[in-house]
Amino acid sequence: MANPKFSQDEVIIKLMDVFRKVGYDGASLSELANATGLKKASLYHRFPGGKKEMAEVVLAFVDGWVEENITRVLFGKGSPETRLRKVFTNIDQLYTGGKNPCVLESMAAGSGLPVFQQTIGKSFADIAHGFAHLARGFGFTPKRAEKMGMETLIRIQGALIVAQGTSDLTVFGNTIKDLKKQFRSVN
Amino acid sequence: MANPKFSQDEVIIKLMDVFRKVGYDGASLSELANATGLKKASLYHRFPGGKKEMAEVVLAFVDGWVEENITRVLFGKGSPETRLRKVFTNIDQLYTGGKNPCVLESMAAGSGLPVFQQTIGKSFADIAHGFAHLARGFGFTPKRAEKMGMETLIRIQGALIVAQGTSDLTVFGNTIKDLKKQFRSVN
DNA sequence: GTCTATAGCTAGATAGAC
DNA sequence: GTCTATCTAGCTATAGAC
Repeated sequence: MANPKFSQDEVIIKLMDVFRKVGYDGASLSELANATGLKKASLYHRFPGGKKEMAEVVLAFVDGWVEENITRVLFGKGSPETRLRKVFTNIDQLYTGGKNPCVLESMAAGSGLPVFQQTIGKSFADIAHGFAHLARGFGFTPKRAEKMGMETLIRIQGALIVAQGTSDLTVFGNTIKDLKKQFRSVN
Repeated sequence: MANPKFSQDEVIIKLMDVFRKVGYDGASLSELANATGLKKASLYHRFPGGKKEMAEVVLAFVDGWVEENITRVLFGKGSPETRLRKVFTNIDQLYTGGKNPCVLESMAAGSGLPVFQQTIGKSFADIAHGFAHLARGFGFTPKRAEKMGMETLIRIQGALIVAQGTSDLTVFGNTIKDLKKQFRSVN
């Protein structure tokens, strides 16, 4: 426990930044070491399971982030409009307006360790359920609301992919705007 | 030119299947060799540029597929309804109902060679423009049609991501159904 | 055009000093 | 907890026979 150079959260966030940029297979230990400012052996001290464990910890961290900044907000107090704004602000920060890919997506591919898929699936489901709850708050029928929750998740993920693929960031911003409008358009 | 074991297209398709499953970084030459039924040296004979060239050729092949099975159909003869059906049938075959990830997406990440991004961006743009044209055919205003083209691309890509991430294939089928309905819902 | 064999390197991972 | 040094396995890529 003697005097760590960086807090565990600092390290995890650096790892996350690498994984989300180059994916699981694309991330080499040298690059991960470089990014964190620690040497390879030090990374192994913190994550005895090696790269696989680093990925798991990162995904767990992301799941926690989703829990706190998306799910809890969507199910929390405040008017639907307030929660809507807050959540989309958080999402926009997470993806920096479409510049950053989604870690969950980046790590889903590759030497697809099934362990990853489980955590990723849970985070995705949480997001969809959260938005479904929000839609109900706005007055949509339960059935329609559930559809909107899933559709919101799909469009966010799709917008990130297309924004990256076409190098056109406005795609992401426009999608967010549309989604907001849709929640407010209960009839 | 002496008696190749497999046609170039056969080889390319096998390569594509690997890349789309594990991504560019995740695809090792051994795996690519295995999948094609050729030895590593033979792959280098066909693709002197190595893995990078294989990826480029695969992406070019995919772009050709998009050109033929999406763009040409969407801009072709026949009623909008006919073209709509045909194109979504083709797309469903390409992704086998959501089971297969999109090669373009799988290869966008990783040691992101910028060359890839260009081809990927072109294919994406072609798809969006094609669907925009279809929407105009259905009677949507040019402005609304352009939005629908982009949104269709986004929702297809997003649905693939979410279907994979949650291991729930119905997500993809439902999205396709919704998209069809939306094109037909001109008011 | 395809193969066997191998070069040269970097990957992920460990040992042990401080 | 972090480091330097090192191991082995696998990687991409090449040489040269058939």
